[in-house]
Amino acid sequence: MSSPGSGRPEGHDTGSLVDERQVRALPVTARGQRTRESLVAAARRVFERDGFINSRLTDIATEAHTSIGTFYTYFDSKDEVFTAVLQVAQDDMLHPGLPRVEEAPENIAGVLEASNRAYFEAYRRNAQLMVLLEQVATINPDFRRLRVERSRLFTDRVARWIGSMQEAGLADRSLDPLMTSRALASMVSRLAYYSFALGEDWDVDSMVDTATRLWFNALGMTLPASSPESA
Amino acid sequence: MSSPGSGRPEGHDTGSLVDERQVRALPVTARGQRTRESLVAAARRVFERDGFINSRLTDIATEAHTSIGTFYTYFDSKDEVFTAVLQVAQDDMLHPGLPRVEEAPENIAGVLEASNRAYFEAYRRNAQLMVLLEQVATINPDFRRLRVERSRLFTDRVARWIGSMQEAGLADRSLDPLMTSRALASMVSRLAYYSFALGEDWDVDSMVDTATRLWFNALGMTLPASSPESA
Amino acid sequence: MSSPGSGRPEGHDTGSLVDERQVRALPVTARGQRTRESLVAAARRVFERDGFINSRLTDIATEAHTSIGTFYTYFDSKDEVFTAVLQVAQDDMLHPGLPRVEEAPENIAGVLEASNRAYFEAYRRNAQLMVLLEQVATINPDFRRLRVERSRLFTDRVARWIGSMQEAGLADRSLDPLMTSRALASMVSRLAYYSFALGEDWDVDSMVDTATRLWFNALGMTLPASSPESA
Amino acid sequence: MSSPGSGRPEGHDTGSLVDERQVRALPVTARGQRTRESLVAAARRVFERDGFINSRLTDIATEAHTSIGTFYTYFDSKDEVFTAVLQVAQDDMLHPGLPRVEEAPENIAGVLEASNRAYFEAYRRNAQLMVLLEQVATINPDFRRLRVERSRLFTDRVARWIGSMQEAGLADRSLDPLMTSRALASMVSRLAYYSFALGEDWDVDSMVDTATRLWFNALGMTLPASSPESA
DNA sequence: TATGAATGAGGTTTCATTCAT
DNA sequence: TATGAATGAAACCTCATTCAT
Repeated sequence: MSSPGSGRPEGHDTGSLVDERQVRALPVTARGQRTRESLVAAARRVFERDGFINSRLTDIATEAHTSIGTFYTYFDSKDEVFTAVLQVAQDDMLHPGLPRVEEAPENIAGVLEASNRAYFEAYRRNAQLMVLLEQVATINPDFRRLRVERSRLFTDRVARWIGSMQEAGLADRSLDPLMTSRALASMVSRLAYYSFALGEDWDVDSMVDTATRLWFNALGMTLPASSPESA
Repeated sequence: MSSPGSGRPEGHDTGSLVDERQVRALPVTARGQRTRESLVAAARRVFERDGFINSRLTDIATEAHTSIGTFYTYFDSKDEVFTAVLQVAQDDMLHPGLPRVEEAPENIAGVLEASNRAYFEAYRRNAQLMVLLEQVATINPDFRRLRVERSRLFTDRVARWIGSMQEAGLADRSLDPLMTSRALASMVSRLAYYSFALGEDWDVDSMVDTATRLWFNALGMTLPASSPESA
Repeated sequence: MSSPGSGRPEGHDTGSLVDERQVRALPVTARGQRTRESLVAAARRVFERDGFINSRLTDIATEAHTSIGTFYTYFDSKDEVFTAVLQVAQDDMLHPGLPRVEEAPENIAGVLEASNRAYFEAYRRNAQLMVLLEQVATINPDFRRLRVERSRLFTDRVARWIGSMQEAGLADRSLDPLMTSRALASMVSRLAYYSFALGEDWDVDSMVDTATRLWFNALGMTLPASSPESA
Repeated sequence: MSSPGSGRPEGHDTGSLVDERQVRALPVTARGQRTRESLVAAARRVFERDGFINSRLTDIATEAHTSIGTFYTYFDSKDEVFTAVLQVAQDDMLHPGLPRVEEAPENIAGVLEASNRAYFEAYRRNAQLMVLLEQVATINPDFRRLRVERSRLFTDRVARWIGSMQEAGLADRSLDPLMTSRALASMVSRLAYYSFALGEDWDVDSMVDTATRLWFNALGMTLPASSPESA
């Protein structure tokens, strides 16, 4: 049995994860690698500053202290650098190698909370990128598809976990595991979007606490007595 | 005390509601009004077909069987027609004059369910527009702000309702009403977005049922015995 | 023999005077005349505010509280209203029905001074219009021609006056009367342009005094002793 | 002490001189410099042919055998090329490194005459440009300001010279030096404008002679016996 | 690999003028 | 006479992409 916590950081509805396949061969020389890296870093800065739509390739080249010609040595298009930017960020979104738990019931609360916290923190670090991804997904069907697929992978896994909790008599059996999984994942990711991406900037402890309680209540579990807190 | 049901259809996190202020004086003649209306309708079709970004004003004018000059007689920019399009859609999103309940506890489930259903149905009818709004909100700070404000209005109202339920001993008192309100609203709107806007096209009955159960469970209420259902 | 004073107010190099021929028949009804007048007045205000180039016919119509359709009832084009505006201003530029003198030598200084003062004052009242005329003359050959012709009429007259002064032994005979006339007229009109039209806003008394002395000195006349003054 | 002759060609009321600051970085490659130069030359031809207002950027690009995109590589706007055109012309207007005189009184006439002649000749060569400048100054406040400032620099210098001539007892002490300076500068520049820019095309010798005599007479100096002049 | 000049399709915007009412 | 909606030619401007060096 896997906890939801184990999976969430790998995607959690965000679709921020990118296809592993390299868009093109990486440069061979060390110099080339450096140039490519500085282009990706510059692209991220420019995207976050101006948005994907309003960004210009020349700005990216300038920001990377290279020429536009050099840009085309490494990337074929804006979409391609954007993919590269996401690939880098992906490492951070995944980074917290979270506990794959087979947890005793009384520990689940703690694991869920840790997982939610890790997710919110990662989201916070990459909030501007998430806005970008949101933007690009509304424009480009490829990115939209990517995101839906990632989301499905995650919710399927959570659904299986919910199913097994139900079987074990630990969760409300009247719930549809898949739809419930989608709903709860939506809840957390959207909360993060409003707080970090749209700048609502709510108290993270309160977000973590509320999210964790709601998962528990919603699934028909019970949380040990705790101190209420608010934003 | 207002129930969530009474408020949700008026906004529910969508931010689809537009400022009431007219963007500019409406045309005086009947002919002018007809032209303006056909431009708004054409704009909606073009936006939904091509997206806001990829749409061209000339296409809108052509679709409305007018000249581009006529477009500028009524609107100053793409943003302005888009606002007009939202204003029209808003009527539909608000339309279901839902029961303002002071409900007996045993009826709350029914009211919540009706409210959720109405919301999902309205969302379905305007799904493409919601994608558009999502897109525009990532590009234009004004629309982003509009949306955040609308969302706040709605979640504040729900928070007050949750608070009063807690006081009446009908809801889990350990929950932060405001954060809980945000989380639950996020859940429903995001579910609708994935299903209708991103084309996941899930079973609406299942969505309504799951959403309603989760609100109940999450808030620590109890639902009368019911038949399980799935997607 | 005519004094320069007598002619200057009729034009003095400005070319502000417009062809007397009506551009089209004036409206017959009293109502029509009123509408036309308010259009001309509105046009002047708009031209002075926005310049000829940057003005829009719709603004003129709006300013006159009529419609653009009505504008075309009275005028065929922007040029045509502009002509009408000049015709009205012309009355003011001419207005000071100055003394046609056959002056005793000792009075010429006074007449010249009065004439210069009248010219500067009229120019001041119509300064914004003079900027406009300058602008239009650089764009439209018709207005340019008009202005050159007017200028010639004036300088010819002054040249004849200079010639007769030379014959009478009252002016430097080594001067070419025509070129001198052009030079002196240029001097006064340009001085006015800088002060009033370009906003240098010099002291008018000083301008009058200097202009009068320079005409006198330049023509080889002598002025009775006077108190020096400055800006 | 500088003579008016020494300064006039540097400005003389024309305001044709442009700010030295480069409008933007010049192109780095030789090819780029060539392209920029041909654009400036083409712009001048088009401006002189069609006027500033009626000129089109596409015409300038075509005339320079480049694309409109290339135009925007070097200039941001019509105003900016116009500035560049003026900068080039400025070299010609300034070019005659005129005698900086500390002249014996009997030589002043000759210096003044040479100065006037140089000014008229330069004006003649750039006459069409002066029309343009006149036009642009009536439209664009920046150019208007530039021109007023240039004019002030020049007239201030002349005023100081007049003042020192008065102190030396060589000029009419009843004249206000500054206003006199403005008047005389106006006279010469306007004469040139009518003759060369508006196409009156008067005899240059006569213009030079008249201008020189009038300066002399006006300032209360005396000219040695002279040869009769022509029309 | 790196450079940056050159390109031009494609969009937006303006406004004098027409014309049906 | 008065109205104001409709028109569309004509200009402006952007920027991803190509390519010679």
